[in-house]
Amino acid sequence: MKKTPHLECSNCPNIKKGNSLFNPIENKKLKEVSDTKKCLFFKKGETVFYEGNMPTGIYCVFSGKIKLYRTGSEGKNQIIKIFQKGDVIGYRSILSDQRHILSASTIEDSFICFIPKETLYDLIKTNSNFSMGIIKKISCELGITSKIITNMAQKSVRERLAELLLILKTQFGITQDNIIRVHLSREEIADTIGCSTETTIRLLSEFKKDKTIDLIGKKIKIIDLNNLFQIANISE
Amino acid sequence: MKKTPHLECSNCPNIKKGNSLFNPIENKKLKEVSDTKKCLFFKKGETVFYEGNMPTGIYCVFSGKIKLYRTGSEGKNQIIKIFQKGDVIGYRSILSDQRHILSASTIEDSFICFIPKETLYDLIKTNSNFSMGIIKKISCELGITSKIITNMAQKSVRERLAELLLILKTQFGITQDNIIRVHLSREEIADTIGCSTETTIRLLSEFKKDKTIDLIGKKIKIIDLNNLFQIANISE
DNA sequence: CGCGCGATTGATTCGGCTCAATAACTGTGG
DNA sequence: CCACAGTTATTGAGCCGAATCAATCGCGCG
Repeated sequence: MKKTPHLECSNCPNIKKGNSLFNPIENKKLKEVSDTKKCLFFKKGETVFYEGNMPTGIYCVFSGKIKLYRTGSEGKNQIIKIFQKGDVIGYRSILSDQRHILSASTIEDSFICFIPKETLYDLIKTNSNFSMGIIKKISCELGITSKIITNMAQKSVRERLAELLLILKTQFGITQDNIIRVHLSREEIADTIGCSTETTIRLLSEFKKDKTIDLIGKKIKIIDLNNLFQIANISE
Repeated sequence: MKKTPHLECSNCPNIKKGNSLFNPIENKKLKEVSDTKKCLFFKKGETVFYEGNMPTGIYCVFSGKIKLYRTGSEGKNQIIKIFQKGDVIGYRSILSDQRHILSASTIEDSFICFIPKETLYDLIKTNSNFSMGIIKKISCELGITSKIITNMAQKSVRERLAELLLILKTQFGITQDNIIRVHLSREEIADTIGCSTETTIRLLSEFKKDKTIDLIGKKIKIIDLNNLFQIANISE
């Protein structure tokens, strides 16, 4: 991790996008926020914050990808969520006034802005649209985690893997030739769906043999989307 | 479900307790809230709201116990949380502006007050302590669910069962003779830790044989708390 | 060009599920 | 207050999904 040249929030393309938490903040205020933040660069594999530490602020992803995970008692990681440009990380711990329950590490080289918690509190107090946005964001997250719990408890690894591929497609998009725009290691996939690396490999090979997907190194190409939906066996 | 005589919020012992979401609301406002609510009685086993329905308000538990759960594709339920007196249910869906993702059913006869969503919005807008309380509450919940996901993915059923008994002890307390103050069916226990009813029964019998717990019908008596901690193998 | 980690494949084991049969309990109506 | 019906709990047998352990492969990097 090292400091990098300043990125001005009021010019940030990620914030303009509309689905950013910072979207309701007017430009003048955004400049103030910008003055309090630090711009950082993390190489692939570096850790942004550790489980157990006290949070001091939130992280806003300018570019790159970051995994949020929890290390179990046997040293195995459980990935809870993967973030990309425009996403904000670490607000949960601040807002609940607790230590970090999860760690965050980059899975790609990433530029990330650190915004101190005082700035966050200020925004919440002075901008009710912003605080409603936060409430809505956390509420949605909570809904998602409830679904994950059910999936973990009731679905087979096969189903969970198929569903993960669909989720990754939605979250990160695909190239013209249907390659999912995020490259996870087999272990990271295993850590996300909660199984062993070997099982992940075996199932991916199976999907490939069935011509549902194709594997080009870490790249995953979706060939038969319908089949993937079938396998995933999604309820709603 | 049927209507019951009105319970005045400003006299509610659950709110006075201090850890209620409604604690920051001053008495005058509380009387207003009280005027907008409906007091309801649900017999054991009745459903308070269904997954997929649009939420119209929140539910505040006066007495009784309610399970919040999600029905998987095979018809098996996953219990996410159990509520008791003083707890508020259903705010997540309202705040995220989504349909209910989970259903709620009583596991005991329960008196529950229904507060329309307009009242909730009004409280959030006019009382920043209340809205900060909500943010904190949801953030804590989100932390808890992250832990549950990790447990589901990494721990054995045996460990999860032991941990559940410890959680129930903390949440509902125990009598003088160490009986946990909540009586779940074997199926409900299974639905909480995510396993089959038979496995739950087998493990409970094992714990009983080992003199870790005793079983008196649905009542569970904790004999060897330390052993339970050992089995649960809790990380932190 | 060789080293080392991530990926792959095979063999074996085992936790937990399903199916099935029986026992104990709960509530309900006569 | 008791008998019956319908749950809920218990126990056993057998099976299977997924983990573990072990060995090899191969790509990416210095």
